[in-house]
Amino acid sequence: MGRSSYRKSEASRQQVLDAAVVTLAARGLTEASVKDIAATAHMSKGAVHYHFENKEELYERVLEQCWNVIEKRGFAAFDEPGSALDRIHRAILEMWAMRRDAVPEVRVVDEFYVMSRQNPAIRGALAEHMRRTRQHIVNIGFSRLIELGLKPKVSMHFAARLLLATLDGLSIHHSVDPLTPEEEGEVLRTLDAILLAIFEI
Amino acid sequence: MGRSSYRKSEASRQQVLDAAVVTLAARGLTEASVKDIAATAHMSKGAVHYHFENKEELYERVLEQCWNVIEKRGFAAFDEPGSALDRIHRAILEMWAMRRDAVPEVRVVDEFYVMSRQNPAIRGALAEHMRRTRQHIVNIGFSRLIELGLKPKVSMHFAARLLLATLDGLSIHHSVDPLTPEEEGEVLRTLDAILLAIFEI
Amino acid sequence: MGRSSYRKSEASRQQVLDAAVVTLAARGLTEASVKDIAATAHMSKGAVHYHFENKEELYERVLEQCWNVIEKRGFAAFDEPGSALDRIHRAILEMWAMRRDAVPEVRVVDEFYVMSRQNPAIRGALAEHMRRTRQHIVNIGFSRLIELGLKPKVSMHFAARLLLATLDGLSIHHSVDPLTPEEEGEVLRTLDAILLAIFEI
Amino acid sequence: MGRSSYRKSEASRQQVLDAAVVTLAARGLTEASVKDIAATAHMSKGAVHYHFENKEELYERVLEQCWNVIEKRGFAAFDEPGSALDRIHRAILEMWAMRRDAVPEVRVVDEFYVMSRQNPAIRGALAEHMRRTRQHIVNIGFSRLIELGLKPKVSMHFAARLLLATLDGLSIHHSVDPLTPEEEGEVLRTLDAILLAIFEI
DNA sequence: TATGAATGAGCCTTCATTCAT
DNA sequence: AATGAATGAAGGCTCATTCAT
Repeated sequence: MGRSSYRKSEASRQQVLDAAVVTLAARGLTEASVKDIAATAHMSKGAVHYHFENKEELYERVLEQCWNVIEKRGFAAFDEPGSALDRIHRAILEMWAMRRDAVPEVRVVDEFYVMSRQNPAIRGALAEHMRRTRQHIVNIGFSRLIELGLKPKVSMHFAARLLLATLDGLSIHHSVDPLTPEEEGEVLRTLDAILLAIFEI
Repeated sequence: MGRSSYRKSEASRQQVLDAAVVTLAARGLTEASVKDIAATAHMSKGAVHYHFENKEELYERVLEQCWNVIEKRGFAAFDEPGSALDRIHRAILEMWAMRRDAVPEVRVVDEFYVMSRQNPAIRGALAEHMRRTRQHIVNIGFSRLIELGLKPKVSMHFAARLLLATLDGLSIHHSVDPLTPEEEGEVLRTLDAILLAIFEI
Repeated sequence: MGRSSYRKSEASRQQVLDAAVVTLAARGLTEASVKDIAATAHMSKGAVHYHFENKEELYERVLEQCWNVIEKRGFAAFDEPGSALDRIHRAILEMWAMRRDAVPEVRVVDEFYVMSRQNPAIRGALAEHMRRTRQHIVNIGFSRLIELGLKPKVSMHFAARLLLATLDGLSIHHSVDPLTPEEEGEVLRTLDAILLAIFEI
Repeated sequence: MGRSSYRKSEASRQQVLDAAVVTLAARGLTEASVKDIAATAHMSKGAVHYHFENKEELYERVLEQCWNVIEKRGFAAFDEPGSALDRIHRAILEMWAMRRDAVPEVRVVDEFYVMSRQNPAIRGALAEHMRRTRQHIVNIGFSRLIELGLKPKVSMHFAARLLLATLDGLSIHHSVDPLTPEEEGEVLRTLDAILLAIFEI
């Protein structure tokens, strides 16, 4: 009983979280109400507040979940076998694909970037996530390039930031004024060129 | 008489607009209320609605104003005398400076990018502005590089998009997780390197 | 000058009054705003308040004007030559016609009936108008019937009230749930029958 | 539990409805605010919106309730034992009594008549109610008179309309310019005379 | 664990009215 | 005589949150 109700509660909580991601992506972070989220989760408003004390707390958990989903997909692509360059290439492709397709998690994180300006807790969490991801990219990605003899022109940490910022910038621009199919084809080629320009031979 | 009244009204309207930019930048697009804006403008709520029928209409005018301010500063930097490369370099520096310093207009436009997802009118206006600015950059900036014998590896239109997206991406990341002084020093060098990588010799 | 500007002012005032009748009839007494009325009169809101200190005062003048128009039409029909019965018949027809066609003045007065419950000044004015009109009907209409040898079963004052109340009741019901053409044909025949029933031979 | 909550809600909803009838009758349909109604119901404004999505929806429910109360009282009087003529007489008396005493429901319905001109939903509902009530009167009232050998001079449906219109007209006139006690005494006698004039022997 | 009832603060908007010109 | 700018109160409504059950 303790066990099963724990499980049930845990499942409900996740159900709310999943509904929140979908709803926040669809309606916008500030437009979506607790009621909307509850409706998507097929629950009552009260239930949402049972699982998350605050809208604030809900936001924080949603951010965490979204970031993890995005990061996981990126690193999963990297983890597939292949040469270092191939793997990096594949990871970038995956990171771009999520943004190009505007998966809910990306939409939500984009909104958090902006919301974070008014919300120190979100900003803190987001900054922490960003730092960690950049470090990850440096540690397990860029370091391979160096092992291959490439010499970065800029600090690797900044290179990671630039990569992510460019992806997010393209993501946001794409959501407002979509890339044409031709432009889409150019994205990856260009990102590769940029990477090579930064890690010059 | 009619004249001075008219002038007064025009000035008041601009006063509201300026107050709106400041307030929206400080409090956030969705958090700032008409009351806040009115207070910043030292006016009554009613006065704001006298000058702008809607919050919506106010938004559109604010967007217009912000975009114009930003664009004007960028092109003003380009218009100063110098070699083509110098002028482009200077324009990029200026575009970056506005973002690095988070001038109110940039903050507001960043928020509009996100709001535009829920707001077709804003999205339309924004997309139109973006297209026009890219075209401008191509026409009066990149075309000079071609005259100098440089050969773009990607379509110039996409190159312009990439430039702006990267700047906006850096802007947003910077607002969440500020660049270190060292990183700030690397921004321009890197943007130059990227430009050269795209317009290869 | 004094003369011509006086005339001008007088004309403007009447212009506002006419616009008010039309607008109040079309939009409803409580929905129509001063702005609406001013727009219909092709004037500024300020002008309306220049001519009428209050919305209240405007209402009172509008009521007066509407009542006069309606009363005048009724008595004009009565004043045409003919036998006493003919003239009464014609007056009733005219009173009904205005209501059936929902001329603006009737619509407005109908609304004043209801508004008067919350508004003593309007109620007083309206009651006074009603009394006077009933007395008029008795004096110049019903008295002829008595001269003809008809004997009223009820007080003539009440008979006048009943006539007007029935007309107004039909008017209001008609505005909600319109009479069919067949019913329209029955109205006058029935009103005649009622009159005869009251003034029995 | 669920049960008692549900019951509580149902009771609260009715409490709001009752408060609305009283408040709308006292303050007028367009003057009474949601706040007023909430105060009368000893509830918060939010509670009113919890039970009724709209002021509009509240209006519709109020109209329904008022009409039902009025209709029920009329037909209850008719349902008491007695001869057909007695029962009709009694019903008319009751219908008049409610109007003479200006019970809240009558006041509110009178206001709805006027509001319905600007409000299609209300007009539709009201027209439907009116038609049904007329039909009722014809079916269970007037048809008895015919069985007694009376021959109507006008269509029975129109006779029903005339009866109700006359009552409502008297009601409205009475609310503006009250009947004298003598006049009050004449109302029923006159209505009877009219009925006989219409259903002649 | 979960719900539904209820609250109260705050928001955008409308509008009659005032006033300088 | 007339206007346009500006005000401030009030209104309907939304929403996160609380709480008894």
